[in-house]
Amino acid sequence: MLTNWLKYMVKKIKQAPAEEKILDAARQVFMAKGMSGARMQDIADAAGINKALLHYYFRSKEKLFERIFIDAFDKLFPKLGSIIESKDTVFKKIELICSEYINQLQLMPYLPVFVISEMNRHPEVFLHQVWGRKKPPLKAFVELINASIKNGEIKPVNPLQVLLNIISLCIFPPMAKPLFQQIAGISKKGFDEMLEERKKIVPQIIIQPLKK
Amino acid sequence: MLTNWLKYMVKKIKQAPAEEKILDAARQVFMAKGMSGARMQDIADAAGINKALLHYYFRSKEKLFERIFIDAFDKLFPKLGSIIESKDTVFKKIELICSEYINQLQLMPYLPVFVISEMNRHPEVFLHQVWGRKKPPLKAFVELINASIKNGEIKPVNPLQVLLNIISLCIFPPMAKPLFQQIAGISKKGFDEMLEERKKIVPQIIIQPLKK
DNA sequence: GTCTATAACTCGATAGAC
DNA sequence: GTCTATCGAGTTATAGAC
Repeated sequence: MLTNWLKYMVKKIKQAPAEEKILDAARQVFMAKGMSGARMQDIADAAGINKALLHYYFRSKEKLFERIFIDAFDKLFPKLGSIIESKDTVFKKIELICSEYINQLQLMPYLPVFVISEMNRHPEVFLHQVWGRKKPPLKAFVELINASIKNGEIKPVNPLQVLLNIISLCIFPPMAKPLFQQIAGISKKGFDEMLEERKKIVPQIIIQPLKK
Repeated sequence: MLTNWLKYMVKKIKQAPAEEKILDAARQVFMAKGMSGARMQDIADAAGINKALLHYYFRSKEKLFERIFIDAFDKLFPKLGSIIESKDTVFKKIELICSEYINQLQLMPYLPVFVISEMNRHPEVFLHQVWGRKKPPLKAFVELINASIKNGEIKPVNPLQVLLNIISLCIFPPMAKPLFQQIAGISKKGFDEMLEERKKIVPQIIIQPLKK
């Protein structure tokens, strides 16, 4: 009996690194080229292993993609629980949410466009796998806004519009970096400075219309 | 001599519809599936013609894609000349720009994500074909803001940040429609109503911080 | 678990008849 | 200009040795 357990653990330990390497490689390749642009060979190369091994671990390209896509979808909405539950004012909370969000997205600028474009392209995957899973933590946000309206801290507004404004102002700029650089004729560095400046600008834009 | 001219015109007339049909079909298919996800067969089917004819008109998939991509890139920035050159106040102009932009994007919600994701994936195409072409009409916008600052109509601000805010608040919501519906748990109709409401909200958000 | 070799298939592109 | 038929490169997926 002990030997069986030992065999299992040895298997587990040897197994883990390959699986992790594959997931990291797949994430990178799928994000850069999308589902249909990515090649299993690219992923194998990036993981430093053989093509056949990908199928050993994940059976098919589609299964591997679904795994990566769902992980990405979940990552798109940062954990805001601690900010919302803190003792700060609504205004301070919104300020923290915005700058936290902008910071997160600087680390993964390709995530939003990957999720959105693949969502349009594979509604089946999306509906079957993502629908019905745990929802992102926006309920808490909506309740925060509604409570603040009730106790008179802020003007009456549609919480979903506020949320959509925050998301738009935080997510869009990093994903449009190459586009905006082109049309505005500015350098990468110039754009990064704009993003930095936005950590102050965005909260102001969001908060000002809420003040009485 | 007259016969040659006749032959030429007949050729032209017969040719035009097929070429147009192909371009319409290609636009539709490329936007939905991207360069690597689109199949020449899909495009041929959508155009109601044969696969070989695509190559007759556009030589290769890549050439056809470039044509569609460049057209799309140009369409992403609406002609704002007439609004900017009008006799309205800056505030009225911004209001018109926002609602005009939101209207345009409702008609082509897939355009932005198509342009952005393909731009990330094929920087070569982008640099060779789009770079160096006529720039979108944002120079006029920047000058409008700067002039309004100088003559004291609005507070001093970075015109590019104002532009980025407008673009973010107008472009992102329609392109994130499926995503936002999912996380907010609302219907298509509910989201469309939000978009309608935004034609008033967005200009307010942009204008308020500019007022003295 | 990991590899090599190869089967099975998809898709862009071309040849050639009309 | 438009079609049918087909080639050939490139890809996913599997069989089978180690």
